[in-house]
Amino acid sequence: MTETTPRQRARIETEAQITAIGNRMVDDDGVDGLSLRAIARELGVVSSAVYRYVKSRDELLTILIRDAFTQIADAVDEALAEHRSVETLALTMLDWSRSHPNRWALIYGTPIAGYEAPREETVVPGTRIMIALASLVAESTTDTEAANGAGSAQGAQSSEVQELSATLEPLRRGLDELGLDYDDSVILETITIWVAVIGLINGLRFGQFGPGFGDVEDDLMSGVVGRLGA
Amino acid sequence: MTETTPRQRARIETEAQITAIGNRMVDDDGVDGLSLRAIARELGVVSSAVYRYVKSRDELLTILIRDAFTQIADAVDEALAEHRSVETLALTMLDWSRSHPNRWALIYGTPIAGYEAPREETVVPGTRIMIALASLVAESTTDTEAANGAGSAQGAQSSEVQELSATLEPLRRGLDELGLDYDDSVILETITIWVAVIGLINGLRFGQFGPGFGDVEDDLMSGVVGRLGA
DNA sequence: CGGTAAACGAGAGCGGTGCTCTCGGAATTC
DNA sequence: GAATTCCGAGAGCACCGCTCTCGTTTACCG
Repeated sequence: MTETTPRQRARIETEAQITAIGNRMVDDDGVDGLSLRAIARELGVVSSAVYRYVKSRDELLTILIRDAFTQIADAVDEALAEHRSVETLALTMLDWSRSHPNRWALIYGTPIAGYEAPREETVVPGTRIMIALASLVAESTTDTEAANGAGSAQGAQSSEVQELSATLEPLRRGLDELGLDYDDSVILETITIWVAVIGLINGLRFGQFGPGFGDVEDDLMSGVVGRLGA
Repeated sequence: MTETTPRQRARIETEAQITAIGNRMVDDDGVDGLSLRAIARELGVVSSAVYRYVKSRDELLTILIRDAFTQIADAVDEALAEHRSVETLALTMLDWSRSHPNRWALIYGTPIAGYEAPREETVVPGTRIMIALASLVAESTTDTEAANGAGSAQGAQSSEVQELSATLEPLRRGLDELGLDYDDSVILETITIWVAVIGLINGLRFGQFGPGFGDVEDDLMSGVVGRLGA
């Protein structure tokens, strides 16, 4: 059974080559540098032949996006297995963004114009890290529950969170589907840390803070995560 | 003196038309929808004629980017004149991003491939909001200095901030050039709020949290800003 | 074993892009 | 009035995604 004909093996090989070349092109020149014609040239084949393996540029994009999400989530999981902390998660993401800036932009930057990622293909790998963060936050708030209320000077936090309950509904629904059930305070905390981490990495990668960083990125990330009390 | 010939007036008019059409194209179809050929068609002119007014697509991009930075900074200034608070700043940015999602992506999203914004043209309008945020943070920390240390449970914040002094150097230099001099704690606080606000807006605009928000964006932003203690 | 069907590569072609160059006419300057 | 600058038209180059047809090779199946 499951014998592979030469043709099948060749097809798998070609598909792997196409995604590998595609990944390299994104790494080198960003998503705009991804060209099916150029891939064809590199394969030593006429341009139309590539369409035997990939329906369209968008389909290739979906493959590369799912790849990237999986890669960074794997990196985070591996690092967390070593040491479970929000800082580890943040620094691992930052490090991955440094090694693959264009792939980072592919998944966390501006969506590609005219392209809509098929949710069923990309949602699962795309949410792995955020789910890991939520569980980290849930753990730490259980540990030091008393320290939680100290952040707000007015002591109005609990009522604030209550007001937010309806606001957080969409996200809670998403977590529910995965069998996760967290407090509103945990969800809000998770979102806050998440957007700060992504925002900082984007700012660094996209050069919005000007030049001059580079060797102190990690310290800055640690500072921000520390300031967030995580 | 300063007489304007018909030709000069016509040129100014045409330049204004080009940037207006360009802005509309970005609004409609994102930066990838910006096409000099399409602008030429809309002007009822052959494509090469546009190059009499704009050296290249990149030059037009620079104009549009500076425009967008100026617009959003004006909106924030106006709102802050009404009510000075970090929340006002954040909600105004969020609101502007909602009205001009593609222009938002133009300035705070992935940098355009192969395009480098000339710093002398875009830095000044691009940093106005962050400077306003820094002054807001400075004001509020002077008001309630005691509440500042409560965020960290270990009480290690002051030494943490000291460690960061070198890390924050690049940003402090930027502020120095503008004649501003803030504490490290103020700078770190400013960065933290900044990246969280930008990160949240990007997440909402770029659809990274999935659908289902829309009418509760403002509440979510208020929640995050509140959680940050601002 | 031989016929049929599927997979595949080549090539031409369509419409789109940014950008360059040349040419002739019109407006401005001297 | 002449010289200079400005400006639109048009052709052309190299790229892109994508489609269609055509001949060949491979796989399957009675």
